[in-house]
Amino acid sequence: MTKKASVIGQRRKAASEDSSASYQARRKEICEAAIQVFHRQGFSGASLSAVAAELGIDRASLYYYFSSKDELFDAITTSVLEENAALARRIADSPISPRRKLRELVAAMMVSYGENYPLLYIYIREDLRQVADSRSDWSKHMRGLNRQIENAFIEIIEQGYEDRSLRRIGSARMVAYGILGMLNWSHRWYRPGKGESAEEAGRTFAELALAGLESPY
Amino acid sequence: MTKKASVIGQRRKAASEDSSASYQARRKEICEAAIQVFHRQGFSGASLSAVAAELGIDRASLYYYFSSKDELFDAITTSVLEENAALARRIADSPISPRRKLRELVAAMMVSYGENYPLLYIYIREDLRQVADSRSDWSKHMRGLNRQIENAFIEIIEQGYEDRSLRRIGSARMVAYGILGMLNWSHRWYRPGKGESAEEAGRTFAELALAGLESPY
DNA sequence: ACGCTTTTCCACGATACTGTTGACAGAATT
DNA sequence: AATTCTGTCAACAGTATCGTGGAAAAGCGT
Repeated sequence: MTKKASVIGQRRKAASEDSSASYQARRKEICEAAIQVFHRQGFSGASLSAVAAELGIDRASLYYYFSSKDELFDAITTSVLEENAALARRIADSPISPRRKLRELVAAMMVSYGENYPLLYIYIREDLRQVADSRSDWSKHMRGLNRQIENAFIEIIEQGYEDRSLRRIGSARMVAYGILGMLNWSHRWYRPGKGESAEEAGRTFAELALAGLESPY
Repeated sequence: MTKKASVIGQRRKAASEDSSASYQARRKEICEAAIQVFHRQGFSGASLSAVAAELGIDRASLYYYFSSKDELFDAITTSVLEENAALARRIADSPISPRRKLRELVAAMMVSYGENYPLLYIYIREDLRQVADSRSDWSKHMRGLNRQIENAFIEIIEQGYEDRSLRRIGSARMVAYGILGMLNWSHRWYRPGKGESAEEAGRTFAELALAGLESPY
């Protein structure tokens, strides 16, 4: 649904887009502010007024940099999620044992959530199935990235099932969802600098999923 | 913020409240419809118009049964969550081993999610920390129930740590969050009649958390 | 100091939602 | 048959939001 140069504002933006100077820097500033606001109020619950207020500027000024709330959201989330999906693929395809792959992937995901805090959580909270049709192209892309991560987990578990290094305690899909649940649910409790670090959480979750809680005695 | 009998509508409702007839039945119908709509669009994303449309009635008619969107939400969620919290308490206080407690609690929670589908998921999706101050009393109550469930898990794990039936792989709080994450994240993928049943999922998650994936060889 | 460009703001129209009001139709009651 | 009760509806006011237009302000190059 890209507008075909709707008179002004859009044209200004287009003009500033190619020859980018401090324009990109300001864009980034706005993104940072938006990340904070979206994290506090959720994407759908947050208004552009709130984002503008966070920076102490007028709401209309935002439209000089982003044509809509959706574009702002995309600019924020897309790149990081792409990185994350690539990371998952890389670990899944690496030539180590399924056990180690799983351990590393769990840890890496949690660390990524911590390092990019709170960016990925904003994305995680959004349920892509409910995104309006108007953004279905973008939504499909994002869902694809999501699926890549899911599939990385599923593949690893299936490999482990096949070489018998992992016990078959349920369908690979279900186990993968469980592990992803541990990781993704962290958006409700993880706060950097409070409680365990992301590394610690990642290690704990990896240990929980792989070795379990039961002691051998 | 309870209104003090705002003329009409409220008075009618008050009049119909004590002597309940088919009034309660219709209330339930509205609840059922609201559950569907809230599940599709999320609570904050859903409008009362949508709920009314689901039933093919006028939006204003809803106000004959519920004074606000919030009251509707409360009517839907409170009782079930209270039951769930009580269930968690009961299992945590039962005189069986921590291992069995954990297994049963995990399974019971997942089954409850399935049986009450999709009601509990509507609640899970709401992040209570972001509820407006206007409902802070209700919000506190609900957070309390949530905490009861959390604490049930934490206590069980700590018991297991102390009697050494569970390995100390991380703080009890962190492990509890991991398990709750597995369970709660099911709101993103669980659909009754599709894929694994809630019972199966519960068993798988309990096995995953307790015995882990790694095979002994 | 003067133009020109970049950036910001004030004001507007459009839309959507909430909660309320007073009136209306059918059933129940008298 | 008249009247109350129950449930419904169309319409209104109030608020919040989004995206746009045009004008003001700030930079900066000469």
